[in-house]
Amino acid sequence: MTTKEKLTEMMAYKLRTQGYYATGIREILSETDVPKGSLYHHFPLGKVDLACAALTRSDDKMIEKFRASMKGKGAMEALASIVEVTKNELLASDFQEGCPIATVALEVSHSEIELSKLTATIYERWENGLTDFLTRRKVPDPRLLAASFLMQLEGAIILSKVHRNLYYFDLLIQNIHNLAKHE
Amino acid sequence: MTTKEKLTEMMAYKLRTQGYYATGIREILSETDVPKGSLYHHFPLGKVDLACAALTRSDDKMIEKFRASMKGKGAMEALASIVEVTKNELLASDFQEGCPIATVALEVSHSEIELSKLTATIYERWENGLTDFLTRRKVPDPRLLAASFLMQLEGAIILSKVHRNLYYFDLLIQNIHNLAKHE
DNA sequence: GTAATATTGTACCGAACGGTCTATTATTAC
DNA sequence: GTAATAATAGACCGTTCGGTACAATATTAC
Repeated sequence: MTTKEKLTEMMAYKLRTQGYYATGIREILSETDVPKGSLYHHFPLGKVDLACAALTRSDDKMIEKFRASMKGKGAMEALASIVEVTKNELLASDFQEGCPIATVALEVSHSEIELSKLTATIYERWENGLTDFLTRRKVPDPRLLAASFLMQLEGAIILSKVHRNLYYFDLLIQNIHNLAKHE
Repeated sequence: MTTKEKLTEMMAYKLRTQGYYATGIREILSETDVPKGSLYHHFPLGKVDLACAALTRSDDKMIEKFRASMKGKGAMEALASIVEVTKNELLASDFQEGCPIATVALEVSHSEIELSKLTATIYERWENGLTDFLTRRKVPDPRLLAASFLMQLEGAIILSKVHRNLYYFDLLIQNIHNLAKHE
């Protein structure tokens, strides 16, 4: 792994576990054993620059992970598999790693416009990707279902993390099934 | 409004718009015109102390607001009124003021245990309060409905804030209606 | 080999961080 | 009135913040 990747991965990890303002560049540097000069060589604009790269990296990984878990599955099974993946990550990290975007999105809403826009773009991409998938699966109202699913997933992540309890994910699965039956 | 209240309200505002780590005590002091001595007189433990008071204050205000909006209404109308209140607050603040707890809850999950526990307690209280209300309204599975509603509300707040778009709240309303019909 | 470029390693910067300390001023109790 | 207490006003502390500057070292191109 290159220096640039090490920095990006570490920042991505910090952003999803504690957010932007709680993370210092010294923290990133010391935990990756990278000198400051290298950071500002690879990311001339500094912290914001690194954070953008980290969010983009998280986005790519999520998209890839979701795509892999959904592959070849029907609409409902695919959604369930996303829930399963998310659930397992939360559990495996002892309820530290939730949504890699949410914390930053909430913190920077009115400062740091660049980061704010990026979080919006990423969420939009997720929703569009999901919509396309559901359209291909001939689900009725794919756009609505995608939005509803993502909304519930975000809520489930927050509450599960806070309560250190996975049962919101089960609720979400149930809701999605009901939603489908109802069409 | 007393000095203590001014500090608490300002901190509550900052916590819900930008979170804990993005908020400095100097920021609180300058925007309230309160000298530092007063802060540490009223909150001897400093920033964490003030943040706890602020979260508790936000909790009280939310509970009160919800209670008022639900009063005398049937179960579904009551839930819809909570959504309406939340929606209006988000809109009135130009999409800055979402959930007063969420940002802090996500930031502090593994540091600042005191704050972390408090956020969990507050969410729990909301869910229990809602469950009790729905139980009194003779809704089937009140516990599940309360959890599902809260989960969706949190998700809707995040995505609406990020996208500066209220349509997730409409989705939530729809979902709740479907959920009810399905019982 | 050598010149050009990419990368690393650190010292240093001013500003802001949260917090302490103490003096002064209001307020209350008697 | 006066003593005790509550509250305010800031100067000051050490630390950390994000960022800059620049020399030293690898790496690449020829």
